[in-house]
Order: sequence, then C-alpha cells, then structure tokens
Amino acid sequence: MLSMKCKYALKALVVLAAEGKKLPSSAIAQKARVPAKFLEAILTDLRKADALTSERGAHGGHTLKGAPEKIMLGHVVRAMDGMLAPIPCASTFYYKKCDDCTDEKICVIRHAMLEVRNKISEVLDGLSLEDLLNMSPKKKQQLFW
Amino acid sequence: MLSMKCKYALKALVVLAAEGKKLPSSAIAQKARVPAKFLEAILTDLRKADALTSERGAHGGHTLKGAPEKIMLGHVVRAMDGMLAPIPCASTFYYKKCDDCTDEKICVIRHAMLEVRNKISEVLDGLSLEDLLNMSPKKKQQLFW
DNA sequence: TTAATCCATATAACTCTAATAGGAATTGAA
DNA sequence: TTCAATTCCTATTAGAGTTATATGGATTAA
Ligand code: FES
Ligand code: FES
Repeated sequence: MLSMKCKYALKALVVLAAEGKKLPSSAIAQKARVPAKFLEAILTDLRKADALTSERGAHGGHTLKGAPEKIMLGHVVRAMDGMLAPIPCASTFYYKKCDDCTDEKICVIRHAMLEVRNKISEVLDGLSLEDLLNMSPKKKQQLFW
Repeated sequence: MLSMKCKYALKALVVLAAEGKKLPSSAIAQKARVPAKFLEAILTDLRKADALTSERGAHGGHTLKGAPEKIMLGHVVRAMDGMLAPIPCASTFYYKKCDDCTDEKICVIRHAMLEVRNKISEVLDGLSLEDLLNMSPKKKQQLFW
C-alpha cells in the first residue's frame, strides 16, 4: 500500500516538474492539493532523498534536482515508504531475513513474492516524472488529477 | 506489504495442499511453523474465503476446498489483506475514490498505479497452490521454507 | 527591520498488526 | 455417560505506524 505521504510526495514532484522552476512549499501545497504542514515534512524527506534542493528565507523554495526524466518513481516510493517488495526477504534494497523460514533458497513464498517484487520494480523503476507528465491528456492546463 | 497473517495463511494452505488430507490446526501450526492460536483465527478467515472446510469435534480438522490448482494466491491475499493495488482508486475488487483528486480519468498517479496493480494481479492471480508446490526443489521432504 | 520561508521538534488521535487468553460448543469414542 | 480432542467465539493487549497539527527557531531578500 502506498501511503498518503508517498502519494503527496509524487504529486509535489509532478508539480515541480510541470512548473520547471523554484516554488515555495505553500504554492506546491496549493497546486498539489496537499495539507501544507504535512507537505513541509515530506519535502524535507525528498531533499534527503536527493530529489530536490531547497533554499531558505524570502523568495526561497524548492527546485527539482536534475531532469524530470532522471527521477524515477521507484526511487521516490522507496524513499517514502521503504521497500517495493511485498515481503522483506524478497527486497533487494531493504532485505531482511524471515524468522519463520529456515531455508530462503527453497522458500516457495519467497519465490512467488520475488516475482511480484520484480514486476513492481519493472514498472516503478521504469517510470520517470517526465513519463508521468506525458500520461496527462491535458498537459497545457496542468490538470494532473 | 504482505502481513504476517497473509504469509501464515499461504503457508497453512501449502501444508494442506502438500498433505492432501484433513489436518487439525495444531498439526498445521507445527508443520507451517506458525503461532497456533493466531493460526486458528486465520483458518476461520480462510474458511469464510471458501479456501477450506472445517470439521469440529474429535478427529476434526481442516481440509482444502477444491483442488490446489484452483486456489489462486490472489484470492488468498485479497481475503487476508484486501486489495492488491497500491492505492484504492486503482483497485478493481476494493475500489475507493480518492478525496484529493478531482478527475480520476486523467490522474497520472492513478494511471501509474494501475500498471502496478495489473502486474501484481498477473502474477498472483496466475499462481495456484499447486504452482507453489512445484516451485519447491525438495518436494518429497516437504521442505517448503 | 520586516516578511517570507525553510527547518526542527513535539505531540495527538487514530488505526493496524500480531498476537494471547479463556472458555463455549461440537463431535467421536471409551 | 463421560472424556478428550477439536473448532469456534469474544475480548484484550502492547506496540507500531499513519496522518497529520502546533509552535517556534533559523535564514534570507528587500
Ligand atoms: S524466506 Fe521469506 S517467506 Fe520464506
Ligand atoms: S485518483 Fe487516485 S491518485 Fe488520483
């Protein structure tokens, strides 16, 4: 399950990608329709995840770090929610052993969930912010949701 | 994320499929390495999900309902954890509208997550308990994990 | 100096998870 | 009839995670 935090993060990044310029968090919150104070915390996490840069003070704001086609959904989702895999033993970035399984190599549950995690990764690590923008049929009006 | 409950449910069903006969919950708990009392509740849910039948009293127990190749992982996961989709608006069985989106049809987040949900469904609705059994290289010894 | 803005910390309400506990009801067999 | 095995039902619990809100400090440009 994608958390609201992660969904808001994606929306914030799409707004930044669409505008292509520095925006204060209040403007992002308004355009993305996200609770303003919650968004502040999210933007901090996105900065730590290297997805954007922030400038403080008057006329400060947040700018996308790098081109929209370089920022992948998988990276954002991992930074917000952790692993893509349905189960820790099937995760590559957040691997953790299963206490209730004795032999990981033969575990049929793990094998099945590895297939799932690979499919999820194929989609999310293959989609960039630019791809998201191009999904919108109403690009000009900036109505993305 | 797959809950422990769901993982235990899958393990219980794999045990039942492998043994191919009626088993009391205590025996399932032992073979599946699952907390016995927790398993009781899980078995009740699996019965409600039509995955097995239960007989009470002495010599009672639980029996797989239907052939192992007919019971799909997707069905089990949905019964235990709910939707497969990462987000409610992208779910077919557990659909729910997004409060923070005005137009679902153009929502780029939803479009991306629909792709994810379809891939997950392809895997989990395409794998049966029988398939899980066949994934094990040590079929004879019944070591599945 | 002021206003805008990011940043850090604390907190709160709520829900979900992963169980455990105790006992009632059912059944087959001695 | 009694016993033991077993499912079934209800309640409880401790801890974690989610989704925020509140307050105020630090930084910056005009
Ligand atoms: S090793 Fe993770 S489910 Fe078996
Ligand atoms: S409609 Fe669900 S994320 Fe936009």
